[in-house]
Amino acid sequence: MSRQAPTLEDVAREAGVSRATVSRVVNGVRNVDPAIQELVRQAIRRTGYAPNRAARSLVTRRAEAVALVVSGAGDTSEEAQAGFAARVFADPFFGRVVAGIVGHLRPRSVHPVLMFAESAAAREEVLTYLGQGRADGALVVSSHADDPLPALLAEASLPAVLFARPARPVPLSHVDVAHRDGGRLAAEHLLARGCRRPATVSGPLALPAGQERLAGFRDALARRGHARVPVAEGGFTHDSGLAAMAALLAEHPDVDGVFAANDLMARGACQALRDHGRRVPEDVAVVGFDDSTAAVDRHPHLTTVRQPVEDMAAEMARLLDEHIHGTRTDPTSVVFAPELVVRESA
Amino acid sequence: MSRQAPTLEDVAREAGVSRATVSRVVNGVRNVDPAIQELVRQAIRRTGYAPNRAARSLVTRRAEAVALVVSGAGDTSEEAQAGFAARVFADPFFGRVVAGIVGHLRPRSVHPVLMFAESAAAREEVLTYLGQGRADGALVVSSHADDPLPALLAEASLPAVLFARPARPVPLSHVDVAHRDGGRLAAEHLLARGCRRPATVSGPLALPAGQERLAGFRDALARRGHARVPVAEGGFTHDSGLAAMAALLAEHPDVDGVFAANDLMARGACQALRDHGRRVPEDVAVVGFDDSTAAVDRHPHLTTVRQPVEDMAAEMARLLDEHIHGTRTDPTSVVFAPELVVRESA
DNA sequence: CGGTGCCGGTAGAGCGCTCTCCCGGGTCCC
DNA sequence: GGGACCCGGGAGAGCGCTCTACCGGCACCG
Repeated sequence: MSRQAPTLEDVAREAGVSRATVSRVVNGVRNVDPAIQELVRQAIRRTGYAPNRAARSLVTRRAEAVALVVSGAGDTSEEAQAGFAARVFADPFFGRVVAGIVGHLRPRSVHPVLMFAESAAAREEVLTYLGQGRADGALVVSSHADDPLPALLAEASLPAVLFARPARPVPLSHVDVAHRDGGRLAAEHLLARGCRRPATVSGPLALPAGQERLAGFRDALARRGHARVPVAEGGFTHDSGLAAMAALLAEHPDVDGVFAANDLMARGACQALRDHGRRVPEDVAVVGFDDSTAAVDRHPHLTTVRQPVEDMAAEMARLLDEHIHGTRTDPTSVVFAPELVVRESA
Repeated sequence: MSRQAPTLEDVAREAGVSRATVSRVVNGVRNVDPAIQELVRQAIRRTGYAPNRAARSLVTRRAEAVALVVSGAGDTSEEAQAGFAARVFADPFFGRVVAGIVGHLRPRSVHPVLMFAESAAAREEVLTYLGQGRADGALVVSSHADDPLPALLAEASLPAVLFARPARPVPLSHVDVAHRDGGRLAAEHLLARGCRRPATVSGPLALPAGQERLAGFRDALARRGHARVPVAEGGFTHDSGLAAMAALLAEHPDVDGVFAANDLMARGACQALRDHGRRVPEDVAVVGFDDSTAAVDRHPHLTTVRQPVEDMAAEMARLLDEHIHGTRTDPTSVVFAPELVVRESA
């Protein structure tokens, strides 16, 4: 701002009332005479007054901002950082998370501060940021299993909510989807379609999401007489899905149905199948997981297990709100039900 | 924070010096006796002191934060907002922008606040946010031609830097790529490969980027004897590229080289070509623009005109810094050179 | 040996806001 | 009619920090 911004004092003088009264109408606390209220509003309009947030934060001890932390695992080097950001954003899943969070935050005029925590230094920064009171809490989306950030946050007793249950238990609230049910849904759909030789490209087994989607798939299949199911572990990326599918095909050329633990890998699997001369879904049916934009951005559109990501993200924001305002104190987990979306691939 | 955070006062008492001295060592101004300096540092460590940013901002009149505004055009309804966020993030291009910005901001421990400005109300919010001093300036990425936000920002004389030259001139700094040169690069490559019947899927002609990429392509071709080049206008999306390519093919079935004004449309074009029984690059060569992740996320990997997006984004952040600190006052435009990246598609 | 810097520190004002405390005046009820 | 009680408003104390004065002491110089 070039010229000095008007202060409460200026508005008060303009309206001929005290600073306190102006503050009251701005914040809508206590009863103020409607006539005076109107007077003040006009003065605000004339002066173009906007409350200084730093001053307000100083006394309310609240920033009205939350950190949206995208967290990695290791001690990525400084140079790799740019790549990290790009990679995260490349995941179509992340856009839905942001959409859900913003959807909840915006009506409360809270805005997310974007932070990356892929190295020890970056994690320290997040902690400091919150410690300084620049944000009231953190919404954390981890991309790896052994992310140390949640534990650090909990230890510092900073308000935080996680997307997905962490691999090691941490006393923090989180939202998640019922992965087992998702795996089961995929299994049942494949079977219902008449698949005789199902297999799966699992997620990283270090991640609860990886383990449980697999477990749900396996259990449902076992219950229907398929004791041993071929599994190839992937890393939730397109290429890992491609490689895993190729490996599966090498060992079990007669597979006729595949459950990939996310859409990106499902896409990779489709490509591997095509490369090996299999048609999807005629020869091999493919079911994905997530219902990300990757599911419908090319053909065949994926049959997939939908995570209600936007709803989950909004719930994260809601939980964080409660933790910040002290309405809720102990860690809570909210689990959403997955849903099968049938399209072309299975 | 549960318990009261330590203040400067506390540290001063602990170290046995005055508040001002502690402030000096924290901010590194003026000479402080090394012995005392060490004393203070220890006190800081013992107390776990972290300067309260609200208090600091109050006196320095600086937020040490910038708004990263993703701006749309129209008056999108509230419900469409979530879709807007998801759509923006789905564009692989955006991840690179964020990476570049964060790369510059982070070493200065400035963090971007994510804001969407796709409706009049949302634009108002951005203005208020900056007016309240919650952010020192704005980095604006517009997705549409007639985005009103830049003009509003300029009018309020708020520090802001744009990605890409706005359709209507606005007294704001911006970074851009030399679109014409990019179009020329594509034309020359196609010709060098032996294409005889080049065509193009242009971007929206309401956008400078759309116009100029087309102009560069056309001019270079004209100079080499191709007076009339078939053009189909697209909307920078996958589907619009597909449709435009189909239209092109219907009118000119003998095309043997296509320049698509971005990678997403190039991908769409590839699909249209495949649908019509053409092989890429054997029958038709395809050149994209951007070098986004879309260029290499499936085969054939796209030959494309690379925008140095990360560098451009970092430059935006640098320019904004200068505007905020008053080092630079008048609007500046920094134009980057595009570069041809040859891969499989042409 | 008294002035003149400068160096290293303290004192204290004030950034713009919220919020508690206080106070005058009207209402209500006994 | 007088005391209890609200209700609408003002005064003023801070929130934690920065930063401008200011000040004692010491080296240096004429």
